[in-house]
Amino acid sequence: MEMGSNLVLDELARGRELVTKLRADIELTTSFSVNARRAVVEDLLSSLEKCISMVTESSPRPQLTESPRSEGRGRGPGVVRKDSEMCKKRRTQAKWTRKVRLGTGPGVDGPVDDGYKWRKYGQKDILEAKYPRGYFRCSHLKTQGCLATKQVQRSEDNPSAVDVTYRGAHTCRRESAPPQAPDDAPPQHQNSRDDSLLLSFQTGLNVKTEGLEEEDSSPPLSFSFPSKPEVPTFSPSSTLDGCFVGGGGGGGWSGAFVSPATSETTNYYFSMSPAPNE
DNA sequence: GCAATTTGACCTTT
DNA sequence: AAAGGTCAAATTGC
Repeated sequence: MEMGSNLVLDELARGRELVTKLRADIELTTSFSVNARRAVVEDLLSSLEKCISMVTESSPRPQLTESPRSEGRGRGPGVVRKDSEMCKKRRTQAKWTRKVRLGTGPGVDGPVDDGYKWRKYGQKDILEAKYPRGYFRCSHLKTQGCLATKQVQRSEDNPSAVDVTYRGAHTCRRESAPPQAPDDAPPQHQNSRDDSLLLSFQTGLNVKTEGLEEEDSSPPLSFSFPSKPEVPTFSPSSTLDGCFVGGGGGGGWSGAFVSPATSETTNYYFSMSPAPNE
């Protein structure tokens, strides 16, 4: 963590600047358009991702390209492979758990497409949970090497709610643009008060850092920004979608986004363990 | 016929 | 050792 520390600091400073910008916008309530806010958020996220990449570039995850594993695995005879260098440390990855509550109305069965394309690669029955957990990965893993993954699990209490846990950063370009081009939202609302209620679902985000190093000493920087989920596109697939970017490796920093919105509160907490520096 | 999902085995982490 | 996560053949849908 010495070589690119200057660059990291530079990126962090940039991120801070963006956050300041965003805060100013929130104070003034309606100074920026939704568009501009999104742009700032995107910039901020990419900046943070850059930092994460810089910090973790020394320990990339060797995998997900062309694993030279011994051909047959799922069905073939027991070919055991002790490749401990592969998924050595999953613990150093940040995790976001987002509770997506689907509305109770009819027709809200559709997925919440956030602009990323996901491919399901597994499903597992979880002990405590009543419903199985689905494992998804960005469809651009092969084409763009995007390492983002997520897992979706239905809440046992609320059949209409699902927990979506994101892992890894999206390095792909958003391309599954809905036909209405949500990035250019029409200036329809004058009160930025409850525009999120137009959507028939509520999103609450709730991430806790697992006890990676049991050392969350420094209070994370906190700021707020409007909870503005993307315009849901009622695509016909049965996949539940949602997406936020995440970081890859041992960063050693943590943060929190706290949004005291009116009707729903969206809290973002993320953290990373310090680089083990093995 | 191709691409995405399903599903059970294999592997990692706790 | 058990639970969780991933891989890939088989299956299904487009």
